[in-house]
Amino acid sequence: MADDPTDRTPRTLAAPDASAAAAFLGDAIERDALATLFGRCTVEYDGRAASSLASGDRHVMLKPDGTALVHTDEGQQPVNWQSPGCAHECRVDGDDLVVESVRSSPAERLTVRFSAVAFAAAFDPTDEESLDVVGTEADLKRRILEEPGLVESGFRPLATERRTPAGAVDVYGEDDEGRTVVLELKRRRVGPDAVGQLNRYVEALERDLHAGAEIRGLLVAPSVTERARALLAEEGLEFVPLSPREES
Amino acid sequence: MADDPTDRTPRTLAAPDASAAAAFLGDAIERDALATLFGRCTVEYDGRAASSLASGDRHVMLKPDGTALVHTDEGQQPVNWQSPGCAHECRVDGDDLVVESVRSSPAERLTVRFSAVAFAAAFDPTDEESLDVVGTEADLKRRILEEPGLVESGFRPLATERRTPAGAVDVYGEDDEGRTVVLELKRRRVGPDAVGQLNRYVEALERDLHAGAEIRGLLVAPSVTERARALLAEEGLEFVPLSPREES
DNA sequence: CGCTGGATGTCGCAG
DNA sequence: CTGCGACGTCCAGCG
Repeated sequence: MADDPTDRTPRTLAAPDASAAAAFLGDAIERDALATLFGRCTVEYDGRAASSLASGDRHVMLKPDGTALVHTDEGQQPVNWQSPGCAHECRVDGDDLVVESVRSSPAERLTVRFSAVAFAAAFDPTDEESLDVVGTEADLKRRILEEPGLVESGFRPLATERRTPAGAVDVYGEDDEGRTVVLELKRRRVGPDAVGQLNRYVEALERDLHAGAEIRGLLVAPSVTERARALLAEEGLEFVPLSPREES
Repeated sequence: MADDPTDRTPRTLAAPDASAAAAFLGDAIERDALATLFGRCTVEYDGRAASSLASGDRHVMLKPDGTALVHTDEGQQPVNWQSPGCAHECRVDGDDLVVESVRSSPAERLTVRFSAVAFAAAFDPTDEESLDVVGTEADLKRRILEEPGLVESGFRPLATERRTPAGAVDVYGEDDEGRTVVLELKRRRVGPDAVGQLNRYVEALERDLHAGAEIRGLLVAPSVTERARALLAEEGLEFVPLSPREES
């Protein structure tokens, strides 16, 4: 049964010593399983930045794609981690289990040293399903292309992702008087950054098209902060309230 | 032993049916434990956006601070999640175990429905150590304040986080000819966004100080993208190569 | 690979 | 609470 490659029962180990934990984890890594460890450990990271975490109880997850995640009992984000593409290794050092996830380019190393492993588990997940999300910026774009009048009466979209020297414009079109219109779309309430982005596109197009061309810049989002609204006014840009989902 | 509040042994359960899993998980939530589940499940989310994930094997973590994380065998990010502050609940529905994490403001609901739980575990982590990171933007600022000549010979910092109508300037000072200098610091290679940010500060100060005041805007970062370099030149801003860590 | 911009970004801090 | 910007952001898409 243990040799059956299709065995999908999780393997577990309670309170192992370092060498038992290393054997278990080495096998899990070898088998491309999703491995988890819980116990008392220190964590060191060196790479794009550097960090050090003194001893405490944490949950460690090693994924077969090379991801490593170290979680405490608080926070949505891992306290330390390693990105996909790393190589996981483990070894015994004295009474400790040492788990390392290493990559080059950029050179990064995550070292977890367990003084005690309370529990270890390994799974073989099979998951081919993909996530289907609604309410994204892509949905907002779809809404606008299907019903351009939501932006303003007479608006006609001509292109999406139109290239400018400053980057790609979300939606490019004309108003009912034939003036060029540039839309910058955001799925949620926007701050000053989006105004800067829109302004860069408008200015790039003003330079790109023949001189004197009047170009309207419209920020399309559910709402806008006060600072962003002031910036819009300063730059002669406009705001159109519109949500990616219908209810708003 | 099970009643000992100082008991730090993880509690575990292999291949429970729905009601056993619900009892186990309900107890773990009640006890403010860090709970993990592995098994076959569907996931629904509705809140800021909405998403749906068909049946597959995933690892679910529920933290006592209200965080929920759903991980597949790939990727550093959870495929679905819920932020700290949620209330976790679980119940039996037919043969399924249903786990929900709910919050209001914003109204969000994550629903995980297990058709089979392969394994459940609950831990009582106590983690009082705090992480200490090196190589951040704060380190870059510290370097500059300790050794202003790194920016340019004769630079004198006068204030940090100086307020402007466009937001707070990272470092504010004077050059060796008495001209006002604004620094925008970035810990790593920068793109066009940072140039827009720096430009907003410079323009705000030009309006704020007496007319005709010449203000220099310096972007301080390890390096800069080509587009950003072009934008800098356009806006009459400057680039100073400097890294938050000494080796560069 | 590097650049660019989105994200249910998350997180921390100030008002 | 909102606003704002940093982040070892992560991530997909494109050249």
